[in-house]
Amino acid sequence: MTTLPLLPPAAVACCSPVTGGILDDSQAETLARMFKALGDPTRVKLLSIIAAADDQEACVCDLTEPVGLSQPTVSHHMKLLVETGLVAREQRGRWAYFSIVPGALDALASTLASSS
Amino acid sequence: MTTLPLLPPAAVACCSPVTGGILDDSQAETLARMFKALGDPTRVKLLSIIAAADDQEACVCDLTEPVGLSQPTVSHHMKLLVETGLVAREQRGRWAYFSIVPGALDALASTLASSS
DNA sequence: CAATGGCATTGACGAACGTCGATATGTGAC
DNA sequence: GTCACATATCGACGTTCGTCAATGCCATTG
Repeated sequence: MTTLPLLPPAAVACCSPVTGGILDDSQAETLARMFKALGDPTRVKLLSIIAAADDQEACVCDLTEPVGLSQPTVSHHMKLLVETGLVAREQRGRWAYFSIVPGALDALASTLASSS
Repeated sequence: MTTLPLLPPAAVACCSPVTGGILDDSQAETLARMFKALGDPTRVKLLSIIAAADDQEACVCDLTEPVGLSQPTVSHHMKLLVETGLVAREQRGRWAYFSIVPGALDALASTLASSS
């Protein structure tokens, strides 16, 4: 079995490549929606914090202090990242743990690749 | 006249990788600024049109009709793409030719790569 | 049960964005 | 120089965005 063990969600085919022909409105909108999620310094930093965490996950309480914003604001950003499929949310007890969806960023990166 | 003397800057090392440790405010802002430029469906489509052109370049007159927007609006978007370093502008006669900066998208893609 | 703590939602505000029409700038043709 | 054309800039408009304080919801603890 040569198939990958897990993570089929956004990993393989998330969007059409930017440089692979003229995109129609739907494709352009889908891609732009993903990039827009990364178009805010706070969200970029949140992603980097989660990625740098020991177990690759973090709760809101771990995120508010590093970014210096209120809890509702951080919660708002995380919701947006979850909705775009870049981040996964898992409730464990009273805490909500956020983690970067495996392959999601790579899938986005592949839409920017020129050839290889 | 394009005010850009040369442009190797964004090609090689444009930004710090998202998943390569906690980004500071400056790094996050730089990255977000690039992604924000791709965070609009019109600009994504403009890029795809330029990339799909025969000689990898296009003037505003080639772009207004495909995106269905006014000339000032297209000009505005192109200015933004040029300012972020994703697109180069070259004036030839009465026309301004826009082309995707070689390596710019790849540099951005590399900031999203996890490892493999 | 009530109390506590973590997070989401709401409503509001100013700032930034996308779009347009009108106009300015600049280039080549006559 | 004058005209026509391609593009950029300006000013204005409605919409979206990022942020916060206040509040609500849910799970755990006593």
